[in-house]
Parts: sequence; C-alpha cells; structure tokens
Amino acid sequence: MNVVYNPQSIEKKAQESWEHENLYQVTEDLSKEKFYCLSMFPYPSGKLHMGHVRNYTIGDVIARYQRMLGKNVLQPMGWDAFGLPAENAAMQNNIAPAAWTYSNIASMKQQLKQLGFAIDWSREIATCQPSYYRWEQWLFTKLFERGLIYRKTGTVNWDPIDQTVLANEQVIDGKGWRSGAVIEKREIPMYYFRITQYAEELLNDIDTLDHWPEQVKTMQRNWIGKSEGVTIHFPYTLDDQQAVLKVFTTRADTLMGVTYVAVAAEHPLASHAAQNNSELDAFIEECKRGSVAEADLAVQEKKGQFTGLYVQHPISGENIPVWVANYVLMSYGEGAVMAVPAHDERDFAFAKTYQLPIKQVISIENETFSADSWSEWYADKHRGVCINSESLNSLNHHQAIEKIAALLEEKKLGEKQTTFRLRDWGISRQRYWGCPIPIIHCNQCGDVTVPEEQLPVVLPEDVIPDGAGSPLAKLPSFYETTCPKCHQPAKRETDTMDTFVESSWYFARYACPDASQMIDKRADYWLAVDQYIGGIEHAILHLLYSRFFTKMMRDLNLVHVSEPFQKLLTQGMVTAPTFYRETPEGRKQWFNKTEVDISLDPKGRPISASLIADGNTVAMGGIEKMSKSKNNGVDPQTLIDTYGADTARLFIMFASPPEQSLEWSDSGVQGSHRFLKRLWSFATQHAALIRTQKEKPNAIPSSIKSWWREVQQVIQQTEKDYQRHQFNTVVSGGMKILNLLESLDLSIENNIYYLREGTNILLRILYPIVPHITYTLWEELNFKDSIVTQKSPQADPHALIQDEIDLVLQILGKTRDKITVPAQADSTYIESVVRDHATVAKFTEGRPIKRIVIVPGRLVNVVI
RNA sequence: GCCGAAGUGGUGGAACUGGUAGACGCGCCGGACUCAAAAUCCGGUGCCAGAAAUGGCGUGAGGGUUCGAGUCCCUCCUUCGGCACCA
Repeated sequence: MNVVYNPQSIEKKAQESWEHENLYQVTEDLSKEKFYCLSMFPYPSGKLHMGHVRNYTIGDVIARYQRMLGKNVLQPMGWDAFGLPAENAAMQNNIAPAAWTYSNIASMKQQLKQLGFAIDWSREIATCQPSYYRWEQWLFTKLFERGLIYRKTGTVNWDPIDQTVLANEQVIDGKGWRSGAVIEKREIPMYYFRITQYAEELLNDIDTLDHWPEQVKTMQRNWIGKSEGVTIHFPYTLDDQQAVLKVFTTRADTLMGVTYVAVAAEHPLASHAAQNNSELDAFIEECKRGSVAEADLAVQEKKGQFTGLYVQHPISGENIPVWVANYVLMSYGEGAVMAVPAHDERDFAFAKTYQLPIKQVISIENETFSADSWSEWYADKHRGVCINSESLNSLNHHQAIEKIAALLEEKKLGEKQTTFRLRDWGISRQRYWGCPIPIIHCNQCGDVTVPEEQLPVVLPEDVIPDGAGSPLAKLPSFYETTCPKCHQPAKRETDTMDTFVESSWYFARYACPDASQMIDKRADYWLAVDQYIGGIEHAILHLLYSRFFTKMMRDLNLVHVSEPFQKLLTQGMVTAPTFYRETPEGRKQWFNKTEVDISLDPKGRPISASLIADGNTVAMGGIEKMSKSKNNGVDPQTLIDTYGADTARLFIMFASPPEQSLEWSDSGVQGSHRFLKRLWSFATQHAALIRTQKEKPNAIPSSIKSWWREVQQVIQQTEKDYQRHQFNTVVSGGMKILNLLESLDLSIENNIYYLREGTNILLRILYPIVPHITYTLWEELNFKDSIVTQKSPQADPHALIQDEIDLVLQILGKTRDKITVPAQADSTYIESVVRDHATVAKFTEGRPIKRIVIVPGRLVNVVI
C-alpha cells in the first residue's frame, strides 16, 4: 500500500475495473425497486465547465447513494446536440456544425469518464443523430394530424442588413450583434404546438408535484397565469360595416370608468386606421423597431397614438377613443385592452401623458380620490365598492363582475372567460443546425406531413452556414421534392425545430435508446424519472415543455405517466471573482484569476489586484457566475489533473448545498484535497490494525461509550442529510468521524474493534461522494466484497441512548447555564432542580418566578 | 417592468419542526518538526471591554408576534435567476 495518496493512479485503476465489470449498465429488473436518476444533458460546447461538474456530481452522488439503498439505479447520459453555438463556431472556424459537435462530444465524454460517474453509457444518445430525431419528426406528423400543431404568423427579430432572423440573444440594445443594424419586428409563418390546450392540466398537476421546489412550482403557475375575467365587446361601425372590438379584462367591475381603449401596433384596427393617417403609420413603424423580447418591451417608455376611431361603450353607448399603445401585447388576450385610468396605474400614467379623462368608479371609505396623483388604493380590488356606475353602485368587486357579466351576456356584448398568460409554443427556427420540420408544401394539397416511410428527413451534415438567412433555404437538393399525396413537384419546409423540442422527450428515449419505435414498453418500467437535477435557469421553459410533451405522449399511448419528473433538484450556479480594466472606448476587458496577483489585508480579505504581466492594478468586479464573457471560469480539467476527480467532487459537494450558488475557492479545493490525504495516510498508517478482525466486545467499553455515541450520531445525521440532499454536511460528518478516529487511543485492546468498525462506516458514508479513494481503501483494508455493493451505514439505536442529558438553562430567554438531569426526568423534577439552582437565584435577584417553560430534552426557560 | 430567490464571523457555510448562533472547512495568529522552506502535526480564533472570571453586543435595515426569532409576519435596501429564438 503506497503511503502517498496518488489520485491519478487509483482513479484510473478504479475506473478501469468498474468499466471492465460493466457495473453501471442496468436492465429492467422487476424484482428490484427502480430508481431513475437523471441530470439535464449537456449542450456539447467543447469541454466541461464547472456547472456541468457540479450538476453531474450531484446526480452521481444521488445515484450511488440510491444504489447503496439497494435500488436498481439508472443513470444515463447524452447530448443536447443541436443549437446555435455550433453555427457560430462553424462560421468562425470554417468547420461544419456536425463535425464540430461530434468532436466536442468525444472530448466531453472523455472528461465525464475521468470524473468517475456511474453512468450507463450503453444508453448514450445525441439529439443530432437521425436515429433520435426521426422519432421527433414522427411525433410531429402525428400531432399535426391531430391538430395539436398548426401554422400561423409570429413575430421575429429581423436584421435588415444580414437579411436574417436573429435570436433574442443576438440582439444587443435593439441592434444586430454582427451587423449593428437596428432590428425590426417581422411577421413570418411558423408552426405552433398547441400547449394552451393543456394549460389547465399543466396548472392543476403542479399540485401533484410534491417533491418539486416550491419556488419552481410558483414560477410555473405564474407563467401559465390563469385568470378569470370577462371578454367585453365594444361595437363600432367602420366603412358601413358593423363590428366589435374585443377586450379581455379581470376588472370588469371598473367598466364604467373606461375612458379609452388601446390596441397593439399589430392589431388589425391599428393597421386599418393607419392606411390614411401617416402620423399613425409612422408610430406603428416605430413600435416595430427593437427586439421582440418581453423584458425589453416592458421597460420601454409607454407611448401611444390616437387612431381617430371610436368604439361604443357596451353599457352607456358613449363614444370611446381607440389608441394604439406600445405596451399592449398582441400575443395576450385579444391584443386590445380597455383602459381605466382611475384604477390602473399604467393607464393612469398614460392618461396623464396624453390628457385623457380619468373617471373614478371605485371608492373606499375614508380615502379621498384625486386625479392629480396616483395612490396604491385606487387599484385595490379587495376593499372598494363601485360608484358612478349606475346599477353596479355599492357592489363589491365580485358582485359587480357577476352583475356586469350577466348584463353583457344578455346584450350579447360579452361573456365570462378564462384566459391564460401562456401562449402556444412557436417552434419554427430559420436555422440550419436543428431537426428539420417534416412538412412538404404543395401548391395543390397545402401543408402535407412527410409519410412515415420517408422519415427521417435527414439534415445534410456537410453545410457551413454564412450568417445570412437559412442555409437549407439555399439548398435545392434539400428542399426540392414531390408531394406525397399528388406526386407533383413540391417544396420541403426549410425551417428546423426549436432545440427545446429534443430536450422535451429525451428522458423517455433513454429507457429504450435502441427501440424501433419512438418509445417502447421498457419506458413503463423506468418512467417517471425519480430524481431530476439541473440548473434553476430551466425552472420554467424546459420543465414546462417536458411536462407538456409527457401529457401529449400519454394521450398518444406512448407513455403511461402524466408527469415526467417526480423529484426535482435545482442546482445553484458556480461563481468566481472577476477582474477587469476599462479600455479607452469604455469597454471592459476581463482578466482571468490566473493572470492577476491579489493582495490581502491582515485578515485575509482581498483589497486590490494587479495584472502579473505589467504590474498595474486591475479593478475587482465582484463575484459572478462563471462565464466565458467575464473570463472568470476555472477549467475542470486543470483541477482533475492537479488534484484528481475525488478532490473535485469533494470540494464541489462540500463548498455549499446543491441548491445554493457555489463560490469557487482555490484554498477550499486544497482543503478538500488535504482531507483526502489525511484519510489516505490515516488508513495506510493504521492498515495493519484496521485489517485485524477482532471480536465485537459484549458491551461497549465505558471509556469510549460517548465516543461511539458521537460516531452513531454522525451516522444518524448523514443519513438524514443524504435524504434531504444536503451533501455539504455529509462531508463535514465524514470529517468529524475521521477526527474521532484519530483521537482514538489505540493502545487499548478493545478499541481496535471500534477502529475497524469506524473506518468501515467512514468509507461507506463518503463513498457516493468520493468513490475512487473509498473503493481503493475498502479493498486495501480487506473489507468484505466491494464497496460498490455495500449498504449505507445505519445508526445503532442502543448506542444512541444516554443516561443523563444536558439542558440549557435560560433566564428570560437568555442562556445562562447548563443543568444535567437524568434522561427520563419529568417536569416536576426539572422544576425543582431549577428553583434551587444558584444561577437562577443570581439572575432573579429575589424577583418571583412567574413561569418555567420546559422543552423536553432541550432547555428550560425561567420567566420572572 | 413582471415573476421567483438569497443576504449569518476575515471567508465558504452549519443551526432539520420557533429552543445553546457560528458545526465542519478555509484563512489568520501562536507553537512543534527542519540548517531553512514546503508539507505535516498541536493549540487558539464572532465583535467590544477585561489580566482573568465575567459582562455587553451580534444573523442586510427598521418594526411586530412570542417565555424565547437566523427561523414566523409587515415595510424597506442590496444582490442574483427567468421573461417565451442562448441552452
């Protein structure tokens, strides 16, 4: 046994033996309880970053722990291989996205193997392979035939110089990232998944997700955004035609306070009015500038323009002016809103800007309304009653809505309606590196789905995009085809699918990666995923889409669960300090920590930094998420090469609990490494004694009774901590046991049994986190079988029993002393001890004791 | 702007259900070993006052509930994640 801890050699050996024995490959075994442990698959960007290492380490720890509980654990891995970065890399390096992607997969797979994850590699999938995406295309055709996919126009960012559609990410301050041109909104035809058809179920089933973080569930509920309201029709006459303008509102009780209505720039009424109104036309054009991102829209200045048109108030018949406003979203409700300046803050500000009337229709006792300035209570729907509203007067919010809805329904000018904030999911992308949409456009037959026997529609892999438009649209060999129905020449769809589509069902394909259909019955054994682990940034979109897909696949009888992920763990990000200098042009140049020298104050806090290259100062930019753009990443490969995979795993698990963000610390890494070295040298130093198999003493020797109880307490604690995924305290539990073992007096014969027992426990506690070193030591110390097949340690209840316990003595809630009482002492006994206690006498100073609060097993509080 | 989180020593974090705040590390200080350094080992370490015993203060800020609040409630501040074409 080598006395020096050499992670490189022991890790390589352990990994080779695991691979040789095929330890992590699993099959459906009905005799065992299954556990499907899934981490979000990576985008193959080139090499692993620290976020990946964290994600997959958490997954691996859970998978190995579940295995120790005797379960049949599936932990697969694959590649979310389609996406925009491959196209960017292609343009930069003149390499085809496919070649770039496959080479990235190879190197990242190599790195994952070095980290020693218990992955079943026989199930590996890459979404860019035709064998994967053909089933996505197949599903598309089925859903299209069922009407769950449809075509309509949608708004995209258009770069007028590059003549191409841009992703939101590629629009910076309203300008194209390459061309610098001001971006325009453009309407183009797209395919949509009818996710709104499942809105109600997606919302209701959130209640069944007992093991999801509450915050994620709340975010999903708000994203779906169910609201009960009333659709109100405002009649108007245009070119002698009778029509109605529909608006949706949750505040129908304020209908009598409407002083204008506002429509989105894209609303038909706006376009109509703009035909002979150049000022309005210019305004609508202005609204079309800038990105389509909602965050950008929400912060822009609220602007509007009168259309010159009027609609009639459905109750009073008054003329109501129609405005175009940039804050009205065409995609929500009817693309039009009724404005009640007196009781909506945004309408109030708008009315002030454009001198529109403000009419109070809600009042609250003891509050005075003033049209001069806004007060929070104007919008309070819980306390007010209607005024100035004819038959609604003195009714509250609910009563008024019921009454007005009935009134409108009778007049056929409105109806109660449930609306969702959730919109249908537009999946068309005018890009090359994605799954081709399996549609053929025929002049005779319209949109025809590609028949099953012609699938997959294979994406040519040797294309290098040039940044201008979609490469597929320039490839006649791809788009020229014949109609499957009439066999006339026809054009293949050249858009590809949103990459979120691939990641919405991959978890089901892992169950049967080689199936000759989309999903076969093996999925019934493995689904649902028992534990899903991934970044919090996916809390809404990816998770919602996966839930939606699961429900659609269930309705197609492909899977038999309604929810894909039973338990969800959302990991925090990995952060590190940043350093920068401002260039003369005012741009920030970021430096990596390896390029700078940091000076510390006497307490070890960083005070300044300088660039090693020139010795001049650089600014400290604070702690930020590790990213390429801030140049503050730490390469996991360097970490593995220097310290080994176990140190990397240990540090990441120890530095913070999985859901919190993790701050990188070089000295923290060294500390973790030091612990493993200590463990190794402790084991090698005492190897002979540990290997000695002593008889278990009949009773725990009284000299180490409390020592042994401490070990047992740690077992009890780490058991709980594993279950609640608080791995940082599992590690500190392991450190405590090593500290205890080092304090054990080995000159006492009886203690040798406890040395072996304690070491055995320690290795099993740490195994899921640092599998290589514990696997090796287990073998070296002649413990039974392999640690891979061991059970997780369990506390011995007898060893936990105490005869006497310490109670904290508080006086008026302040800790003053401790008292020792028999473990089964009752409150009468404790009270009598406390009344006679010197410390109590000292602090009460003769004042009478009013009350004695006793918390069993914990504390006594004397109230005076 | 909207939705969702987080703020605890010099520092990462612990405190599970309202019950001893600071476990376990890192750093720092002191010591041992060494010609010396590194590594390793031992001891100390929330802040203020004090030689010490001890006392006071202390979980972003301000209020509240409670015998008792890091934990529950209200208001505010700061930082972070998402906002539908980054993945």
